[in-house]
Amino acid sequence: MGTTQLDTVPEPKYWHLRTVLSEALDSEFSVGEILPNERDLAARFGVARATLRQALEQLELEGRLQRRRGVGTTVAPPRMGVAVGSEQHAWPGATGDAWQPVDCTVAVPPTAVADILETAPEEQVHTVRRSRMTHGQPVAAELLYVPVSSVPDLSAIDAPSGAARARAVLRELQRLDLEGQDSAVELGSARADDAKELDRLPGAPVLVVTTRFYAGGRTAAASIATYRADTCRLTFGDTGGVEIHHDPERRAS
Amino acid sequence: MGTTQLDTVPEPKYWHLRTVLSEALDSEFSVGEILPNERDLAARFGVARATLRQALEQLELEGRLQRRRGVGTTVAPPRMGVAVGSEQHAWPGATGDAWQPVDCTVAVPPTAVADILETAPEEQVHTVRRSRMTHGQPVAAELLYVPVSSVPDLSAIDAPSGAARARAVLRELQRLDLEGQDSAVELGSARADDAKELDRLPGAPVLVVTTRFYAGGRTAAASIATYRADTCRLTFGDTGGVEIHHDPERRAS
DNA sequence: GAGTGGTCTAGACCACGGG
DNA sequence: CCGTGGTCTAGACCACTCC
Repeated sequence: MGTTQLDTVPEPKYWHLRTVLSEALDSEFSVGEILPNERDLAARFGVARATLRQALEQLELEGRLQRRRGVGTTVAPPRMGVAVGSEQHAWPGATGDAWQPVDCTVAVPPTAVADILETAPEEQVHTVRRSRMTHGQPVAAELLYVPVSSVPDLSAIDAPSGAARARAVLRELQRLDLEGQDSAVELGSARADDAKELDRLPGAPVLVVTTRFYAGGRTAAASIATYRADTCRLTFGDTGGVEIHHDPERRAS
Repeated sequence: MGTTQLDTVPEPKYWHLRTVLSEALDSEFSVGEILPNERDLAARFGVARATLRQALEQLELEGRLQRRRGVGTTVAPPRMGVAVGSEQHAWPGATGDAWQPVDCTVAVPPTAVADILETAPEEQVHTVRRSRMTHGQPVAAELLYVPVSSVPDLSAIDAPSGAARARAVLRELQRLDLEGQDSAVELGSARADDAKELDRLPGAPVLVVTTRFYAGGRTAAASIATYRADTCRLTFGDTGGVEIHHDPERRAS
C-alpha cells in the first residue's frame, strides 16, 4: 500500500514529540521567543513531564532550544561557526586570535597531558588558561600546556602567575618556528570549572578539541579546549565557515 | 579551613555517582567487562534506577560505557581516532579511502543542501550514500551530494542507481581538479535511518561533519557525514591522530 | 514569593537478545 | 523463556531568577 509506514514499529513518544516540537519551532516560533513552561507543555501533549523533558533535551542537544533554570525555555539562534583550524598555522596568542588569557601557573601536568606533550612525567609545564568569547557569549575554555623547556628565555620574567604571565608565555611562543599542528575533536561533558566558565551546568555536552603544536622537531605545546556543543559549530579549512541552516536534522533527502 | 569544599553547594547525586563509577571503571574494570545490571547497581548505591541511569548516560556520552538493550552494559574501549581531514586534500572515493559506496540516486536535494552547494534550488544532484567501517564496526554514514553539472560525462553510464552508479560518480569526480575543501563539525542526533546504519538508537549523539569540495571555482560536491560520537575521535591535520587517554574528563590539572 | 527548570523517587510496562 | 536496557508515569522537592 502507499500509505505511510504502519506503526508495526511504533516510535517512542519522546521521539515523536521531538519531531512535532521541531516542526512547531520552524513554523510558529522565532529566535529568542520563550516557550510555555514544561508543565503546561506536558499537559498540552498529554504526557508526563519527564517524557516532555526527554524531547526538550534532544532539541537542546541539537542546538534548537536553550533552557535556563529560573527563567524558561527559549528558541536558540543558529549555531555560530567558530574557526578552530586554519591553513596558515599560527601559534596560540598570535595577533588577532579570539582568545583571552586568564591565568597561568607552572606545575607538573596530569599524565594524560604529559603523554600528549611527550614530556617526561615529572617535567614542569606552563599551564595557561584562556577563554574565548564570541558575540558577547563565552564559547570555549582552554588549557594550553607549554613545557618550560619550550620557552627557556622566560626565566627572567617577574610575574609568577596571572594573566600577565600568560601573555609572557604566549609572547615567547611566537619566537619559535611553528612546523605544524594537528587536532582532534571528540564529545565530552563539561567539568564543574569549565561548566561555570561556559555558563552551563556540569555535565553539559562539549566538543573537546585537542591540538598539538610542533616546533623544533618535537611537540612544543598542546591545547585542550572545550567548546559549548549546543551553540558552536567548529570549522576547519580555508574559508572558516560553511553556511548551513540551523538544523542538523534536516540534512537528508 | 583546609578541609575539602564544604557542601554548601551539594552536587547532584547523579553527578557524584558518575564520578564514583568513573573511578571504579579505571581501577576495577577492564575493557569489555560487563557491569552489574541497572537494578542491582541502583540498589547497591541506594538510588532510584532513573538516577543511576542518568549517571550511566553521562558515562556513555563520554565514551566510557556501551549499553545494549537485551544484553547489558559493558566497559567501552578507548575511542578510535578517525581521520576526517588531511593536508593533502583528496576527492571522496580516492584510492585508499575508508568509505564504501552503498547506493546512489539522482534527485533535487533539500534546500539546506542546495544552499551548501550553491546550486539553484531545482538543480538535480547525485546523492551517494556511503558507509565507513573501522575495526569491523560501523562508525559513520555519509550522504555525498554531487550536482549533475559537476560530472557531465556521466550521462552515458547505464547503471541508473545502486552501488555501481555510486562508484561511477566517484570515478568521474577524480577527473576534476580539487582546489580546496573545508569542513565543519557539530553535535547532532542520529535520524532513524542513520541510527540503524550505525547500530544505535534514534537520537543517539553523533558528530556531523559537513564538508565542501571546491573545483572549477565553485562548490563541486558536498558531504554530510554523521559519526558515532560515543566511539569516535575525529582527527584533523598532518599526522592523523593525537594519542591521548580514553578520558576527556581527566584532562586538567 | 511566585514561577521556572533541575533532580529524584518508586513504581510499571515494553522491546530486544540470547539461551 | 528470562534478563537486559528503554520508555513512561505521577508525583515530590530543590535551586535559581526575577519581581
